[in-house]
Amino acid sequence: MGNRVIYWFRTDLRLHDSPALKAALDLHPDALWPIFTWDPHYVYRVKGGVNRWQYLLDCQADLSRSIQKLNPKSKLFVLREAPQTLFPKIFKAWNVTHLVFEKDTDVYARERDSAVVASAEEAGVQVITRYGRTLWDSDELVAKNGGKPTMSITQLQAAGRKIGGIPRPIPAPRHLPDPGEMPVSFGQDKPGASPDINAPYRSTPDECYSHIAGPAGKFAVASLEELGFSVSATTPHRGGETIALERLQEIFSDEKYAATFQKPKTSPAAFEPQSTTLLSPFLHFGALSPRLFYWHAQDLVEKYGEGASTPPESLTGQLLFRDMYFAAQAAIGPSFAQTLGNGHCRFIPWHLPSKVEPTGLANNTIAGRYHVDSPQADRWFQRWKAGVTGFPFVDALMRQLRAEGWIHHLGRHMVACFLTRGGCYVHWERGADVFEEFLLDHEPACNAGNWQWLSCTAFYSQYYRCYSPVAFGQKWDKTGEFIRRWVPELKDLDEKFIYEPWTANQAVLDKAGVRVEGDGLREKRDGVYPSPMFDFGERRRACLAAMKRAYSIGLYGDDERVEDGTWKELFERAGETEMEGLDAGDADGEHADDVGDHGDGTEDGIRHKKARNPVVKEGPMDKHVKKKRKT
DNA sequence: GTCGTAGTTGAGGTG
DNA sequence: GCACCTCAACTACGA
Repeated sequence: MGNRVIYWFRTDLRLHDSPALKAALDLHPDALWPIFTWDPHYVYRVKGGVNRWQYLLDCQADLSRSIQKLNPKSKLFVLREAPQTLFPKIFKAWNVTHLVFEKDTDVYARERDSAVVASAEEAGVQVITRYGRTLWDSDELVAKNGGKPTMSITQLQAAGRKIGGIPRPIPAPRHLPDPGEMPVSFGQDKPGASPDINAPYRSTPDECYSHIAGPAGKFAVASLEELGFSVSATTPHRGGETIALERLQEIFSDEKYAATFQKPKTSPAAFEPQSTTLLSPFLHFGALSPRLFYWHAQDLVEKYGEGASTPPESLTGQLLFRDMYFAAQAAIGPSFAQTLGNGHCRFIPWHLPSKVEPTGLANNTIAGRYHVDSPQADRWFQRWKAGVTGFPFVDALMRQLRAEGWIHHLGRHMVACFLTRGGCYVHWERGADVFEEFLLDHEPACNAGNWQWLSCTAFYSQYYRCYSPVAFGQKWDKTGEFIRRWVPELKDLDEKFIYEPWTANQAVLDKAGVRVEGDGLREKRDGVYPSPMFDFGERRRACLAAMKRAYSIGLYGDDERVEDGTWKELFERAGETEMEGLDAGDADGEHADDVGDHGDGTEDGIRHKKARNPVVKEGPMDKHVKKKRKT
């Protein structure tokens, strides 16, 4: 009997440059089943709106068409069951000899894959895996970095050099073997749907698991309706390898743009077209191979010669950062996505900390569940999430994020700094939850890593560099075109006031047909834009001082004082007033439902002056012991 | 161990 | 319009 191979597609929804698919074909299979399994973890536990699900289904449908072009008898066969329970049954029923898939170092993926590998061994099925999700194998990078997480781009590059060259892309296969028979003569194990953190998006019960081969019995790609989504996606960005490769060609046809690309010099306010490549969602779903992208960029840079940009700012540099976060996550494990237990993440007593409870998940937290230690901070958080902070540049970005599932990297910096160390002093894990929900390109490692970077809890520490919601936007877009696009209430406002509408006088506002009042959370009214939720200069000073104290105290997430709660005494002794748990009435909350009600006017007594000379008052710091950083 | 310097992407000013 | 400086000051890395 020849080889009968299951190729298990996961986050590698492509045919071009797939080392794992090549390994499967190298077995010269008699039968090859290209399959995708519905994973209840991703359906119920990972936050994701209709935009991201549409993108995933796009990628699957496109891949299925591409497979069919190579062999009309084949396609992407979608099986609606959790892989852990499904595989033992199909190994036997289909008489499988090999299981091949692309390795994945995400926290849940590791857990799932080790269960699948164990069941394969038990069934006598040989498992073959290859790495193609990053430039280098993340575990190998960690090994070459002395077993430690890669916490800087220098470390990543050094570890990469030790491994050696980045593999050249592998061409797409020219033909695929026929699939074998696919009897489903076994029962279906249906997963428990609770907790379903995507429930708010579903208006009808999801039918995802009602039939193992789908409603028509044809193993078809699911529809949004099957997932219970009745609302339509709002994003213009569509998934699939075909579009990804077209986009790649387009980007590299402009040689000057691609060869001289410098990320910090691209504008977060550019739209139609955006200033960056928009390839990140394709990378996330594996519709585009990072190595294919890398070698397009690298070959061009060498050809271009003088004037080409270099890492970390260049296009290849962007891919290096991605590898850095993947390898950091590979080394740190489940606690990489949080502060608690993470020895490389500073402890800062942010507002709205995550609830830690036995959840059955590796890290004992569920995205989105948090303590409301401060009702005011929760209102700020809700206004940030809804794009009604009263700071037009922040609101424009948050509204673009919600509608399109993508914003520019520097825009992410702006809103992340604003929510955490440069405004609200809300926990970065809250912001990461929101990005997980809205971003098409949400990558667990990169999301956690970037939030730690921006909140100055890991990777980056220059907390005194703070983004201004006024000045930062103006640097890129003097006249506020980006704001006018996303905050139509302000579209006719004079450019002198577009970043600070609260400073405009009545005549100016009347002329623009807008009133500045309220908190924006309640019923939307035409021609009304919310008042700013605080005095930014004042908040900036308070946050900076609090960051300084927290740095001086120097706790990390794995400190026993963080776990047992005695950290509080340290901060109280330091005179900290900006911290978790100081407000009375620790009302526990989970959702946006319990938004506050606080008058029509300004929330906290807005003063309309610009902050200058933000002097940080020095506290009595000397008596606090500084903890040595972990090695 | 000490010191100098670099670090993807701040703000605000000057020339 | 752009390059450069200062502000006040973080960590990591290599010599």
